[in-house]
Amino acid sequence: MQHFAHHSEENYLKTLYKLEDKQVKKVNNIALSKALELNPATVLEAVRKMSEKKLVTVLADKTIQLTDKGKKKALQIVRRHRLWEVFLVDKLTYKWDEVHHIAEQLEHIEADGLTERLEAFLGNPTVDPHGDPIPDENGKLKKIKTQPLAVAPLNKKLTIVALGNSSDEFLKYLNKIGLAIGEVVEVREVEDFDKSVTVLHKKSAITISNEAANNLLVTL
Amino acid sequence: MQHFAHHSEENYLKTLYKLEDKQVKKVNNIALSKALELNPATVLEAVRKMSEKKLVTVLADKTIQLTDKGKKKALQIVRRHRLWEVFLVDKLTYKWDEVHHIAEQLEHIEADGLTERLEAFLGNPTVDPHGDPIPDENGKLKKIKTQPLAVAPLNKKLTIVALGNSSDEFLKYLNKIGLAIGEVVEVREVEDFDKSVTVLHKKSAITISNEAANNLLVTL
DNA sequence: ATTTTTTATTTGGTATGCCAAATTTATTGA
DNA sequence: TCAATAAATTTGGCATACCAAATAAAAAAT
Repeated sequence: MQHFAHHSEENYLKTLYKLEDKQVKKVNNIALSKALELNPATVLEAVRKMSEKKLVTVLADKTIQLTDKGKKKALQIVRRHRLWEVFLVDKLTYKWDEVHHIAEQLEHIEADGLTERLEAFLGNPTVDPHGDPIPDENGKLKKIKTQPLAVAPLNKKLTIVALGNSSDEFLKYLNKIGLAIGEVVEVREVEDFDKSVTVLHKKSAITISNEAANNLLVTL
Repeated sequence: MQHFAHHSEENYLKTLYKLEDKQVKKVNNIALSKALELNPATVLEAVRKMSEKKLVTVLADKTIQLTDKGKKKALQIVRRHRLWEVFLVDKLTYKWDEVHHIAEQLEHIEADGLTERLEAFLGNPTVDPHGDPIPDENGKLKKIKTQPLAVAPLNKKLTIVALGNSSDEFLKYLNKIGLAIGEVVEVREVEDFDKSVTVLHKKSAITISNEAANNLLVTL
């Protein structure tokens, strides 16, 4: 019995969803392979199988696209992932930058009603600890309106509500400089030269690069 | 990358532990295969590999035995399993008979400090919802306090954990009526007249004498 | 002491999910 | 246009974890 066959497929779908969501560009085999850190041959084969199952479509230009069915499945996994992250942070006192890889395992657990019970137990949270919205049981996402800190108005209180990038490196960096989802900052200056941003946070000034500021999404 | 390679081994160890614990008889390849519902060839191969890793020993008479190392690993899995069961019942309001197969998946999640945090979050429970003790982080099991079935509370699930009398006659009698260590019963009635006890066991009622009930030690 | 039955073991095979290396097929830049 | 580069695809392989069926060995029963 191969209990865990679905893990792999779920990872493909989830990654595909994330890439499409970021809409950096068309998602092709190479892009997906890189995102999954797998060999292109492996990914090609998997895409073929998912295509047979009508989870993805391969367009004429080789772009790999989730079908509605695939997207729905992907959103269910995203939903589980984010709910488990809330659990780990709120209930097990993990720090928000420690939970990703644990949630990657928990998201694949299958059980009747588990997700719904977990959600209720957590008090029906709408966002995960990184500020990303939690899809509902039908896979619907409430879009949160945000703007990158890099283009936010000066001298206005802004709450960090989400991240444009949840890489380990970025999370660790934020931790180091004391920023996190929920923190309130105020833009004081944007340097003409390199567009680095100086913000006031808890009465002290912090200067961050434009790249960092672009990945801090704040309230509109 | 084969993230889940350990699942299988963990299942072998856990099952082996359970069989040894029940001490029904010597655990051989057939017994283990049956318990795991796997083909003997599959199990034989797995046992060979675990033997190479010094997790099990195969005795001259083909009995498969956990080494100390193997037992410690097995107890860690049992520990995780039971803690997750507590979580599912206490926090997610599952019923005690619904949680086993969910815990079977959760028990394989690997993460630094997860088990300890979960334990603390649950309030350091000492038994799972089936009344089975939860091993501590070193794999030590606390002896369970027991009570004779004759004086146990009504309508509560009780696991038979020990016998007050191990005479051949008593064992044979238990065998005949289908009771054994590990079996779960629920006291329905204690007859005023002769203190005989009627218990529910696997959906059917059994009436046993007071003397028998006094020799069946159940979870407190 | 044989036969029967049970258990252990071997052999050959399957499916999944992965990879490296070779090849074909675009794409693109000069 | 045409060589260089990049992407897609094919091929052959590997490891894990399983199985069925054949055979060997051991145990039990007659």
